[in-house]
Amino acid sequence: MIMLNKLPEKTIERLSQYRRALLISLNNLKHHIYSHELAAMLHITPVQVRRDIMLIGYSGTLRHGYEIKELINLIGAIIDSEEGQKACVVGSGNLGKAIVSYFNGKRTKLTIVAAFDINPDKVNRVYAGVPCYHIDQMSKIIKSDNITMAIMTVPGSEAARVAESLVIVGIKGILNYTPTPVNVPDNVYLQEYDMITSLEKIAYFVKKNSQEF
Amino acid sequence: MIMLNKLPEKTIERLSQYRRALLISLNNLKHHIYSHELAAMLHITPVQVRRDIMLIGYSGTLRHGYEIKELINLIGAIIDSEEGQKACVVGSGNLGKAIVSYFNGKRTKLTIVAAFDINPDKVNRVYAGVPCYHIDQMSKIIKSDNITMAIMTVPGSEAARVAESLVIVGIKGILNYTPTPVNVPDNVYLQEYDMITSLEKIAYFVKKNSQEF
DNA sequence: ATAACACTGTTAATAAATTAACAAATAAAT
DNA sequence: ATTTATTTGTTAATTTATTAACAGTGTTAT
Ligand SMILES: NC(=O)c1ccc[n+]([C@@H]2O[C@H](COP(=O)([O-])OP(=O)(O)OC[C@H]3O[C@@H](n4cnc5c(N)ncnc54)[C@H](O)[C@@H]3O)[C@@H](O)[C@H]2O)c1
Ligand SMILES: NC(=O)c1ccc[n+]([C@@H]2O[C@H](COP(=O)([O-])OP(=O)(O)OC[C@H]3O[C@@H](n4cnc5c(N)ncnc54)[C@H](O)[C@@H]3O)[C@@H](O)[C@H]2O)c1
Repeated sequence: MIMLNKLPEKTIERLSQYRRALLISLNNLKHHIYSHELAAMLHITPVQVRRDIMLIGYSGTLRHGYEIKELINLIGAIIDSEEGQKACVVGSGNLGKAIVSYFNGKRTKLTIVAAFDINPDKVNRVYAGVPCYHIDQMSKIIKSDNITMAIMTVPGSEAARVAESLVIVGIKGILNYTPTPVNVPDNVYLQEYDMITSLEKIAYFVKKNSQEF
Repeated sequence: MIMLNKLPEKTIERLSQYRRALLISLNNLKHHIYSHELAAMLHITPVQVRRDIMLIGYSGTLRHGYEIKELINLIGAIIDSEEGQKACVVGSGNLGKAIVSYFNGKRTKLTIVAAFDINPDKVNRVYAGVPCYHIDQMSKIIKSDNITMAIMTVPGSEAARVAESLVIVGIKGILNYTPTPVNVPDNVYLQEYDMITSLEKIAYFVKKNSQEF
């Protein structure tokens, strides 16, 4: 393959979004798609799309655009791992359950295979096809099931503790939905997301737009 | 005030995160904070912090860093609106409820004041202090309550329709958690977030890191 | 056949974001 | 007193990301 080793981080992010858009188009029985169509779906420019697609070494056909299935497969070859990767959810509350039920079956190479909680009412139940175990079993199950990623949806007060044990067990990627930032070593990839930041950003631009008229 | 009109978009995002970190520190009874402490909490560099703070025209004191309360207030003056802004949630399912319960009382100037749904079982209930109305009342309530922002948590199949009516009613900012991209006019600020993209990005870097050793 | 059109692919230009570098200031240590 | 440590504020340099420009090429219309 080409030197896909250093794709820009933003391109990686968009590749996932392209695939999502492509899957939607495929569902609508389309076979080909133009850069400007993909661009419109992602609210970006067609040039950006073409440039990204150039970077991953794919070529569309003139006048017909890109072959959707081919492009989906190529994106998969780049962002998925051959063997697939498994994730778990820590904290089976409102958000944890929402995520599990959303994710279920959406992607082939990426699956949520376990949830963990301390509350006895949640433990040993299956929600949206995903079993919830007691947190005490976390280490065992993560190792035996070869889980590489974790989504944190525990209360903020538990975040640090949970992150620490995830690192110890050997988790390599963490998505922290808790409002409490955590620390992990360099070899663990961490992403933190806070809904309030998203909403505050929107609020800022709404205010700003309204002032401009 | 200074020319805060064209703060970089990324800075805006970080201002919200700084405030979150500052509130945590304030809770821990701290009064001052260094750029490197804020940086560590956000996993960025101290220079970045100082630069952002320079951009908003604030000055810390040498050897003591920044006065937490002052900085919180200044950030508020920039990203909040004086009168506050109101948001609603459309789709009172798993995710909608998680969001409402999370948000409740977290910020003073930004509040979720209503939820909407079509399911009669959800309508006319109050969840985490937020009443859920039938979608038919959306237009009326958004106008009467002066709601400016909406968080979309309906099924993907409903996204386009819902976004369209939100725009018609005069909503100025939309946060779309649906996996279906929507289109809005230029004067409406739109942000789309898909958890799968976050997780796929993590998966990519986990794979990449593992290959590097 | 030829012109007009509508695409892609790519290099070059520009803009945005981050980081480096360092002067200035002040507290603490000697 | 003087030196050493820290820490801020700011400009300049660098890196990263986006956009512009345009050549190349099949397709359709004339
Ligand atoms: N980032 C966002 O956008 C966003 C949105 C909503 C909620 N949240 C955050 O996500 C987290 C979960 O929110 P929620 O509404 O689902 O809360 P919740 O209280 O419904 O769920 C938390 C779950 O974690 C479990 N738990 C507590 N301590 C634990 C531990 N040490 N180990 C394992 N499980 C433990 C609880 O039993 C509970 O089931 C909170 O931190 C909340 O602030 C974030
Ligand atoms: N982006 C993410 O990170 C993420 C995570 C989880 C879920 N989701 C998405 O968020 C959405 C909600 O997920 P969920 O798990 O809460 O689903 P859900 O089915 O529990 O909730 C959807 C709610 O919307 C209501 N609804 C349906 N049509 C409506 C309409 N026209 N107007 C108003 N309300 C309507 C339903 O009655 C239901 O209460 C889905 O699109 C899901 O794919 C996104």
